[in-house]
Amino acid sequence: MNGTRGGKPPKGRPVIERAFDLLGGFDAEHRALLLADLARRAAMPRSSALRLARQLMATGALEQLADGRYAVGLRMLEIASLAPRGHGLREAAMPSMEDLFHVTRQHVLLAVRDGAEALLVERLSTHDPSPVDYRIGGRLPLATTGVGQVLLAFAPTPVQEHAISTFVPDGDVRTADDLRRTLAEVRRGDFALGSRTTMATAAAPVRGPDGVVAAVSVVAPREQFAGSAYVPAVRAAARAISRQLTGAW
Amino acid sequence: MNGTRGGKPPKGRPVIERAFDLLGGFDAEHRALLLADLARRAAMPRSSALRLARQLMATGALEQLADGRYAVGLRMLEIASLAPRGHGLREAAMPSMEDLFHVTRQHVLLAVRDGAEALLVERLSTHDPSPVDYRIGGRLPLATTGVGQVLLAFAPTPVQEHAISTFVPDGDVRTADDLRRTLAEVRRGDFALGSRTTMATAAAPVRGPDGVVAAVSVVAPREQFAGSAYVPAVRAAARAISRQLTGAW
DNA sequence: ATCTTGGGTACCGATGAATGGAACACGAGG
DNA sequence: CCTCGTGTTCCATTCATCGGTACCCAAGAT
Repeated sequence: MNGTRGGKPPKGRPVIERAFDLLGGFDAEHRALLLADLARRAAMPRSSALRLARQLMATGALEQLADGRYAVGLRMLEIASLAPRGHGLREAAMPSMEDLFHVTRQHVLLAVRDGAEALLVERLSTHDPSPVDYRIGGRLPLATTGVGQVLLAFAPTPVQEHAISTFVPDGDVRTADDLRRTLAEVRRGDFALGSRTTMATAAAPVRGPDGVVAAVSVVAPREQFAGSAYVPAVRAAARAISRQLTGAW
Repeated sequence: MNGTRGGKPPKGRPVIERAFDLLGGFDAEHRALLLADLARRAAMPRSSALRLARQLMATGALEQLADGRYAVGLRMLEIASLAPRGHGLREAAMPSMEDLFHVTRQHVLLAVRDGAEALLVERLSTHDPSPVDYRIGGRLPLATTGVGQVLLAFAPTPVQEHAISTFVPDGDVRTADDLRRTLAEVRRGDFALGSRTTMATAAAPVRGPDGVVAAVSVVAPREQFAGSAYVPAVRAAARAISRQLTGAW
């Protein structure tokens, strides 16, 4: 007796988390996945993945392409567009970012802090962009990017401590003391300047009613980078966005 | 006997759908909601809403503001940014949309079809925009907007039938025959022209490997609208985007 | 000071939705 | 013919889910 059918040792993970585990299987290089891949990446049985995937499709969070592969659905965009720190912020920022973009004709970034990382909310680039691998919705390190340093400099102390003790050296930030000094300078001057091997950046903080909520930056190839011109432009844009924010936040 | 504790008549709605019901409570005018509002809008008990909300927060899909209200979280943006028909399309389209925006200095829209509606994927506007209530992530009718008509003209027949039989008159589309004629013209000329009370628009189809996948348009106040200039510009932009798409889709 | 209203939260018994292993159909290679 | 890997259905078991009840608290109203 006992057919070995059925059984349930799901380790007690709530359904919702498992569903988002499934959605978390997608990344920039894998925007369309087979059901089997989805299951593998979320480390769950195929039958479970299928059931969840169908429910997610019913809500529109997941779509099925012509070839049967799955992809993130438009419902996700529809809901995400209402995130105050996402598109909400973006709406207020876009006009000023456009201006900054016109003037500099270089990459313009807008990022917010999410835990110990920065999340890219918007990016403007020209037709044939010098390759930045920064993607909207992608994550950036706090310690070694312009926007990241701005966000970090005005973050709560524990966040700073954590970042200082765990960062990986890159560009002109080589030691923990480098980083500490950099953050102090950012706070003093209200902007960040930095460079890596081929690219350089200038960033400035965007403030809401309760302090720094985001950071804008210009990123350009090192040899085209005009710091003395970009810094005031970026700071002006950041202030313009901040002004928008205090109105409609 | 029996304490009336417990019980479970959830009418059989899967957890995932209920979770998205909760998220669906947000809209453009309500980007931050109390738990009680969330529960009311999703028509579920407060205790259930609390449980679901906590799980959604654990995944980052939901955030809690300083005042305790709930809002859509960054995780949603992170995942949504991987939607092929959302940000995926957007990435390919942005440079050309920028160009179109520079030339016309009017609203530039990018939309895809989702069922019987159009969904706005991107919108560029100037600082002090003439008021269009179109929002990124928002939905537009197919029958009475420029992008909508383009998407509809190349949609499967059943979709067209449905739209023709249920549309609500607006602007220069007054009868079902108006609409039928308009769609035929769109197919013939490969663009749409339309006007409402105060605004006018020119739209053109964006094609992927398997036909029309999106539509671009310029929207301007009627008195500023230069159709003869906008139509070629919009069509050129649409073709440029289409070219991008066949490469990296 | 007392009542009322409406938030948020904790508790917990009952139960049905969720679960995943087994088994099947299909197509592509080998 | 036999793998291999895919998507899919089925279903016995069971644990996560459910929501009523109850509680605390702050803000108004009485």
